[in-house]
Amino acid sequence: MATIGDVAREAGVSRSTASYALSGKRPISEEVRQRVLAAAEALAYTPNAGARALATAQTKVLGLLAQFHEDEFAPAMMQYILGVTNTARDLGYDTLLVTEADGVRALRRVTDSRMVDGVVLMNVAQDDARLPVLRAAPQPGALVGLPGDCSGLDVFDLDFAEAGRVMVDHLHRLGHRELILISHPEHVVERGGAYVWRLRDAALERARQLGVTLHAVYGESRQPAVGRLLNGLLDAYPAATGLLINNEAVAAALPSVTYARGLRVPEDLSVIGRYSADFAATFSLSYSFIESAPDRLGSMAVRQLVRRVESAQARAEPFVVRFISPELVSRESTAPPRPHTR
Amino acid sequence: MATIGDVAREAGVSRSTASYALSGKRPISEEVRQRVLAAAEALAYTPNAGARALATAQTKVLGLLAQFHEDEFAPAMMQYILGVTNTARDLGYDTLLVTEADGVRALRRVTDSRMVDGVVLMNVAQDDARLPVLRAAPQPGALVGLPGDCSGLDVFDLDFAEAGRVMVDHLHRLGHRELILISHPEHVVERGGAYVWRLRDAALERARQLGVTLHAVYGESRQPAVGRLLNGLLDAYPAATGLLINNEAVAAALPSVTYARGLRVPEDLSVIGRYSADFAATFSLSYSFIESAPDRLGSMAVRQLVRRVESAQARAEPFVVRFISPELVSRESTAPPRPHTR
DNA sequence: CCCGATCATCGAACCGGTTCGACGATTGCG
DNA sequence: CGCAATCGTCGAACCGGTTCGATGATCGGG
Repeated sequence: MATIGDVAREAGVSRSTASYALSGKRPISEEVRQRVLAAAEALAYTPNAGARALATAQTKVLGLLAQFHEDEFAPAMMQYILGVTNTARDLGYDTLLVTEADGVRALRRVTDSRMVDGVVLMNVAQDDARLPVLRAAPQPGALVGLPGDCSGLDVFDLDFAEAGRVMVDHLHRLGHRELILISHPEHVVERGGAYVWRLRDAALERARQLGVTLHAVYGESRQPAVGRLLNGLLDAYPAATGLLINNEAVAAALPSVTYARGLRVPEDLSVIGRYSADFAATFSLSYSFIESAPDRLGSMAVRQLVRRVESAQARAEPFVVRFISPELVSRESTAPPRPHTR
Repeated sequence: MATIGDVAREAGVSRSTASYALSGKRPISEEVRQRVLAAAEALAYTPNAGARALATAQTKVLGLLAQFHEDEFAPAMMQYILGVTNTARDLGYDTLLVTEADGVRALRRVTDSRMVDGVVLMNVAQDDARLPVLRAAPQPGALVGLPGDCSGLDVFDLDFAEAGRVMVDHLHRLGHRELILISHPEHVVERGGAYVWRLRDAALERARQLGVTLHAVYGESRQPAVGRLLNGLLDAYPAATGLLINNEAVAAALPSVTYARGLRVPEDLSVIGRYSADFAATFSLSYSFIESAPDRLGSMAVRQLVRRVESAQARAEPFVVRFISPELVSRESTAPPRPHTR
């Protein structure tokens, strides 16, 4: 493999001149520049990433730390990852995907060894053990997901609280007065999944203000428990006319349940979900839903991260916590409730 | 950040001694070794990855090149990726995930710049433009997916041909004499997705031998086209009693179609799919299926790749093409056909 | 008691880039 | 015509590791 020394020799100049000719960081005569470029081309020269990293203290690689929990819905994760890798590449960075179970150790490894210029953390929990490590790291970091303490890091997330309010408002406006909200399983909350209660608490509060009855329950993440749960709820609350779903697995399972019970949406039951458009397409879901925009969140996190990586000035700016506003995508799965109950 | 020079000074030894004490590549007195280890611990020393890569010509990073096509089923991809990243980490490697649309350019970049010690290629097409580049690269490479020309690379894939035969055999043995096989969309074949016709041609051949009528058709990848297709086929071939599905999107959509038509599986229609167990769980599919074992394939590819990376002897071994035998997971979605047609 | 083998450690070179300061050759001006 | 400013190029140092050959100390054997 050709080194810059080979290029320099081929062009008949010193190594430093070759370097300057290629980088343009100092004026080089047009003639010499052309000779160097031709030599580099002829030898198919590509700079050695390790050597460059050593010299410049920049790797042009970002770390992406994702955690995969048994009870989480893997298909949703792919969207986040693609948002990150594609945006990173557009900005000139490659992505080191780390899925190690021990996130703290993994984070330490990639930051301490200077493998990456910055880190994106996914699946951030309320009290995430990785956060203190990331704050202490020399590289900047960005989070997808809202933790309890946002200090020292840029944070990006969907505004789950507002999402909960939008859902309740929408069905209240149509005339519904008794709703069911199905969240993630309880152990997701115990693990620190704050998005569960952020949406839930805001929805309960808004329902209270509006005088709407809201049955908020924890969900399941796997079949056949999901189906049992749905049937149980529809039996238990026969007067409920609307269903709010903050749980991908439940949303995916709902069509077969309504089919089996002979329920029609929205005539017998209004439904609003919270997931991504891509998820809806994959599972052929035709419910109105609040777009959770995973690719956009991943992309935003990377953009901010790269800004901080590349500019000392940006690094000095105050940290941001940016919420994406929930956007309700209408698929006509909601309608005024029928005068009599289901 | 502490360097090995800092550790050496703290321990009162030379840099080389510190290096040997930490690596154990030369005998070092127990007393000095302890001093160096203590110093490294005290300073929280972690070797700089770039410097080490430069010195050793090893990065301890593998490249994972994946391509995401609009018409492909993203959820399935996640399994492959996890198989690769988790196995790589177990073996001491991190994974650079590259999803760039221009796979050839991406591959060139990561290999020429020596960012990675080896490369796993996913979504390999019949005549994949990345293959000549990978063969010419100094790093070893492993493929997930069977191309037309396997020379110079290790290849891992499901035995799709055998899968097709197993499907036909199984239903023939139960007494079925007219079947429908739904493959991927035609443009997947045009793009070089050989697994489509590998399964299809073998199934047709076996059906011919057994005197079974097999209607082999291309599928769709999105709703509502998938639903239309299924209904159209069931109308067009009323005498067909079995359905073979080599297409994730079609498998995921089938339950709602059979529901709507009032068809019962397996009483009215026998079904066999080809997907992963994880996919079945995610989509709550209860059909018998041929396990495509994406995580196992990713894992196998990485193991072989790392063997070649780490041992000159392994590098000299002949290249392998390894097929996973299709395993039929029974979920009781097949039964003898009813005496009269559907 | 001296010599050679063994052992632990050190210094220097190297991996392949980047960057700083210096230097010689032009050029422009008085 | 001589001197200063400008321009282009070069050599050397540096980034932070690893590794080779050399060196001095310790040991055992004759």
